[in-house]
Amino acid sequence: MEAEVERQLAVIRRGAVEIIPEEELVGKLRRSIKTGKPLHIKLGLDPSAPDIHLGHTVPLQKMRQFQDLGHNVTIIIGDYTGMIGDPTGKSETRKQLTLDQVRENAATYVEQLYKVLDKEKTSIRYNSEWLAPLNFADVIKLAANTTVARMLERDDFEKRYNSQQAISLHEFFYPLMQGYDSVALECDVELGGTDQKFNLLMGRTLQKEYGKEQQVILTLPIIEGLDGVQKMSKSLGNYIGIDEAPNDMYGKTMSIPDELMVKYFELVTDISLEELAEIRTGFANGSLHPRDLKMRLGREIVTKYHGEEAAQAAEDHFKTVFQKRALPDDMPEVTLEPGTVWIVKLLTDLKMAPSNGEARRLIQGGAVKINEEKVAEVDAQIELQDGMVLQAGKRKFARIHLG
RNA sequence: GGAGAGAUACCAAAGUGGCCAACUGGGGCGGACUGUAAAUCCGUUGCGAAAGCUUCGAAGGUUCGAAUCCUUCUCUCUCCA
Repeated sequence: MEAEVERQLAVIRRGAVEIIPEEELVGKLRRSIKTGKPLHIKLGLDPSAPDIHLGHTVPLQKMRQFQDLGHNVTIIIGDYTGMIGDPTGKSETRKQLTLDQVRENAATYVEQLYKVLDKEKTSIRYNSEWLAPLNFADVIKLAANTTVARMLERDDFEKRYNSQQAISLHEFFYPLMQGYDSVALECDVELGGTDQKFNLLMGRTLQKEYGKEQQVILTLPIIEGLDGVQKMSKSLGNYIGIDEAPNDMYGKTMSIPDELMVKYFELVTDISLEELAEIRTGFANGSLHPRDLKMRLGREIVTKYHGEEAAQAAEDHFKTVFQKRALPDDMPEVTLEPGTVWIVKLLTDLKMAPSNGEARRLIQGGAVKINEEKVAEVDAQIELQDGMVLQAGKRKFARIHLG
């Protein structure tokens, strides 16, 4: 039995930043193995953004690992809390959404969840279910469990308070509401990013106050986005969405800084712990070429969401376009009337440049090519020919047909 | 309720009557290099074919001329109660 506990712990610890308290987790695992009763794992999601990206998959991957170990998982869609918006990491108060807006986002959200989770073993709950019925007295009682000073201990509240930025009173309720989710669901373990630590601990506190068994909390790193500095987020545009096309997914992966690779392998791919260890040492001592390693990462990620074939195709595309600097096999095809066109107009018409000014800059910067020949003159007149290939920068191509 | 500070391009932040389409940094986009869309270096970053046109919270006003001065308004922050 201890061997089984150890086996499970090894999986659970992968990538985890903190497990608080770990002894309690061990106790719960023992009990689970002994009674054959699976643990109940909870993850709360804020559906304020409708698309899931790799950053979100970090805790989802962990949920999946729990599922594979035979445990039950519940995803809580924070439809009610979503109306407030978790202030975490935000320098300013977030806009409040209506319940309808949140629900709408949630619908597309849930579909994407199953790209990572095992649908059969996942239950989905909405926290409006137990939060909406609370009356004012209930809310007061809930709020009485904590103090202003404790709230201000929370990292982002403290920062905002000290830097004289606004904190709306309702934002204090976010941790309380999320904590109350744990009371309502009676979970054994709750997952979250490190930025959720305060909220997760609030769950423990409230469970105790309400006479429930306390949950263990497990925090996971927040992954940095493509820039390697800021956390991956849609609003910063530094994300890889799990619904993105294979070529983009692969290419974006290749654009992350080298130092981020191991973290990505650990947190967003399914490679085994043994392989992970090899990669870690290989990268550290230079025996594995960073480029090859990153290509491997790209393949792993694309394979996970689009399958092996698509991953291979994406890699081939990348090699052709970025390593050999050749034209890709497939590119957008456009049909135009025969004639002579000003190059700048051609670029904007084909949406390869957003404005004439930008088109001009691209030409001046040497980014524009026709049939792989650089266009040097801003006022060049182009005589259109069937099969002509227009290129702007490294990523934008179009093949022109006459019609 | 009272007192004060502020609002500049994607973000941050200079500019306080003409030299400002607006310093600088970040980001973005390009180029070079590298068998990585890593790193590094360089260029570029309102629109318009052009003459020119529109930008500095909003609306008015002063002036030959305003992001810069005046008036009103909107919003944000701080302190006091």
